[in-house]
Amino acid sequence: MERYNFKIIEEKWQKYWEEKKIFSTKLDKSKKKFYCLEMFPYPSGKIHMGHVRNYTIGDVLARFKSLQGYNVLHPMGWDSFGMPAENAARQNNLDPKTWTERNISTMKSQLKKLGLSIDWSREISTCTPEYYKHQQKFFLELYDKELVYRKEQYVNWDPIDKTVLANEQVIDGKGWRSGAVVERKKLNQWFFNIKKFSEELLKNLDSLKDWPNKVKIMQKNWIGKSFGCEVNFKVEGSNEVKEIKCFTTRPDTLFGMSFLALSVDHPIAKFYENDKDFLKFKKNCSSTGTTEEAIANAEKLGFKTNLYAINPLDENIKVPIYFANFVLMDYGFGAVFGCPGHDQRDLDFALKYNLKVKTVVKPSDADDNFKVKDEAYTGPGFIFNSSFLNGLKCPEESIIKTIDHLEEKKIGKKQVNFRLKDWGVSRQRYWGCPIPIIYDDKGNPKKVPVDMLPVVLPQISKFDTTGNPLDKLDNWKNIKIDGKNYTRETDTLDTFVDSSWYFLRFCSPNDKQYGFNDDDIKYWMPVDQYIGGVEHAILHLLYSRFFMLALSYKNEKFKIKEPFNGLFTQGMVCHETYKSEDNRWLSPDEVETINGEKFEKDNLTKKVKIGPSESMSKSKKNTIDPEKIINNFGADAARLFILSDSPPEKDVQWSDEGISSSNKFIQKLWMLNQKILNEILKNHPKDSNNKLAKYTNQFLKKMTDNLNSFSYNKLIANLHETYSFLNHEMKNNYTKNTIINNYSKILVAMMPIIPHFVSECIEKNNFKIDLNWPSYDENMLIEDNINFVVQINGKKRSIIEVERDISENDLLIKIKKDNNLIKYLQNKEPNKVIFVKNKLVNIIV
RNA sequence: GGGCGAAUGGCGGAACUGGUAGACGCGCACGACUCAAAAUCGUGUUUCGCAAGAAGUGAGAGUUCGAUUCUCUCUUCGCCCA
Repeated sequence: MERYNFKIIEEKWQKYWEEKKIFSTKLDKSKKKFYCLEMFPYPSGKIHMGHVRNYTIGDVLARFKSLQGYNVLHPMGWDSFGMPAENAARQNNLDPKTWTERNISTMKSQLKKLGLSIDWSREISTCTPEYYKHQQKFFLELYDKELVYRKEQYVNWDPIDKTVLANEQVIDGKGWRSGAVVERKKLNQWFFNIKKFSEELLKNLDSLKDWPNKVKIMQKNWIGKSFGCEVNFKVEGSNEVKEIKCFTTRPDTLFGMSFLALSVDHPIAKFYENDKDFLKFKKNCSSTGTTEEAIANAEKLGFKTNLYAINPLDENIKVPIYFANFVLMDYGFGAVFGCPGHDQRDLDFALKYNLKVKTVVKPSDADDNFKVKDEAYTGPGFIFNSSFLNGLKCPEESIIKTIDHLEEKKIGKKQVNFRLKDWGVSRQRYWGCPIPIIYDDKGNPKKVPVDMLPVVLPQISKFDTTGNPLDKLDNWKNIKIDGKNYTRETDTLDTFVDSSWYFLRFCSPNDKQYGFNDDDIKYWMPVDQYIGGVEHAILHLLYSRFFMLALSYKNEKFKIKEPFNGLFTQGMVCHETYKSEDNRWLSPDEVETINGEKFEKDNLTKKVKIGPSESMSKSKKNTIDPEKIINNFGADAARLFILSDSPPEKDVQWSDEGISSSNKFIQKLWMLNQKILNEILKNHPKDSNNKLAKYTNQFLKKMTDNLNSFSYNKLIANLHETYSFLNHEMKNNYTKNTIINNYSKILVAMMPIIPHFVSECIEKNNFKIDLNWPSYDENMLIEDNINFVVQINGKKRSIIEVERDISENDLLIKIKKDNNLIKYLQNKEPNKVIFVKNKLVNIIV
């Protein structure tokens, strides 16, 4: 018998799908829509197994929905701006555009080989002017709505490369490429006012029913709503400064206050600008990174001023005011009061500068002698040592009571604070969307006139290692409008802006006037199912949500508040790691297995050390090239394997045995198909039983349920079971009609998973097939006979086959006659019988 | 330090609202075919025990006729935030 030749067959069907435009989508309002979207890739060079997993999961869903009769939108594009292109340009003297386009063409052909049901006619790429010109328009719209502004902000500055670094590019306080000690530098940058929507972004999370809880919690924590109050402190020791405002979530610990700490950027700092020691301290603070983590881990340092703050609850308490390196200007008011007893950071500071530590909260089981020593007490309990607050339950009563008091005395007021900061979108880089802003000779920003859009990124022939190349392109930078001289903004937009609206563009990929067309997005949006890695749980997903709110702000026509109705986050693809005896990483290709032991392929006397299975990464060399897999085993086998074993939301272990067994399974299905065709030819006159129809019905229910619940690993188990059922069951005789009716449904149900194979079978078998998702009959799922579990004293003793809906009495009579059970019941009277209909009986004796 | 989640054979993992623990796959063992091997097919495979049987879902308790599932305490691991 002829073997299944996946190479020829897969290529044949991919060509057929492309030529007949099977997957190109039309706006057809008579049909129910389904927008299935996977996170679009960065064109880094070649696809990796993570992509294979992500896009296979999406493709299974898209094909399933399409069989169910939905009008499916399943597009693909490229998140093609970003640093790697620029780095490649610097290293290889290659234009980022050329590099990116080359990668896109490679990856596109690789994705096509996977047999994905993608509408390639909607392909977009964010680095093309056709895409980013619309983004520049959005930027100006937001500018008009005052959702964009410019301000000075600290950045991580690499003094050697003369460039701004993202937090993840700072390793141990040094630039990842230059190794220079990173400085904090203030730069004028553009911001999106995401903070304005904090409350809405938080509240709307509740409406996202089909998002993983985990992601919602992460976003909630990121937005970080906290209740507290602002407190006004009177200041002594200065003529200019009378009062300082602080934000606190723990006003109830005010009586434990022993100092007040200010950010070095606090307005009061201007009175110390002539103080050399202060300037030195300030400079020292800027050598710490800008991340919250860096600040938290740094040693707590302070600069003592000659000022004192008066405790608003007791005028007799006067505490020193410090500048401190752990207070940031963009949280609250850049000033906090220190209560060492109940905040570890404050305690570290107090112990260092010999400040008083007063305990004002005690645990419920402690007495008034409770005293904080070198560990702050942050738990619940009762307030003491605090005058009129004494005895209040903390934190339930104490915080509210204190705020009420402060409001009454007009020295503070209740306040809600968010951790979420405005989104800084300026990047001092070349390969990104130009910001459509120009500056007049006084440095005032102005919008680029709409008729001059897009601001096209100029071609650059040479990249040197330092700074932003756009900054040095005087021809491009300096322009004249109506006889006046202007200079262009040379920063480009964060690539997260590109990905904050690409799903809108997919609805109208060819609209020349605007980023999207109202009719199109009205039909297609929101995305019904979004699929991608959990690493984007916060930034990308939050920014996209923000972008929808920003577009709908002051715009009656735009009604989409949430872009993604359903979200699914898939796990990573892992592989064992290998090391040589001298601790070099080895790739799976460099390792050979002999009798269960692993050796170096080049030198079979050298043993290989096997490390734990970890997420595939180039640095650990534990990657598997998807293209090789597709060439050796076929796309259907790759799809089958990447879905089997692990649930899609969890990590999956790649293994050679696994992929080759998937390949073998497809061969077995092919043989089975032959066997079934032979049975059809035999033309049996009568069915010998009705098992085939019953099984098919059960199978379809399982497939439908497992597809709906993303239990894709169980789908594969279903296929294996079905194979062995059919393989055995073909020994019984069935009529041609019975076989065709049932088997054709099974084939269609396998289509989303192994589409090439199923298409080939359908063509070859040449019997009429209904290409709609097969329905199943609920009534047929009901069996006449039940395997009834009999427990004695809670232990399973037997399973007896009985007729459906048997009564308790009839069952007990049967049990008493059952040879296997008699010995457990002899001479014993049941105390109690628990009877679960059609399932189980438990007899207590 | 805080939040969230997980822990089931040699391995990846099943088990619907508490009701047959270990589906399915990998691996392994035995058998068939073969001069032989590979491939393929068949059978078996939680542990202890010849067996009857007993134990068993990270550890310990609790609720229940009955707990992988619910509650509490602990251990370990993962992710996110600090």
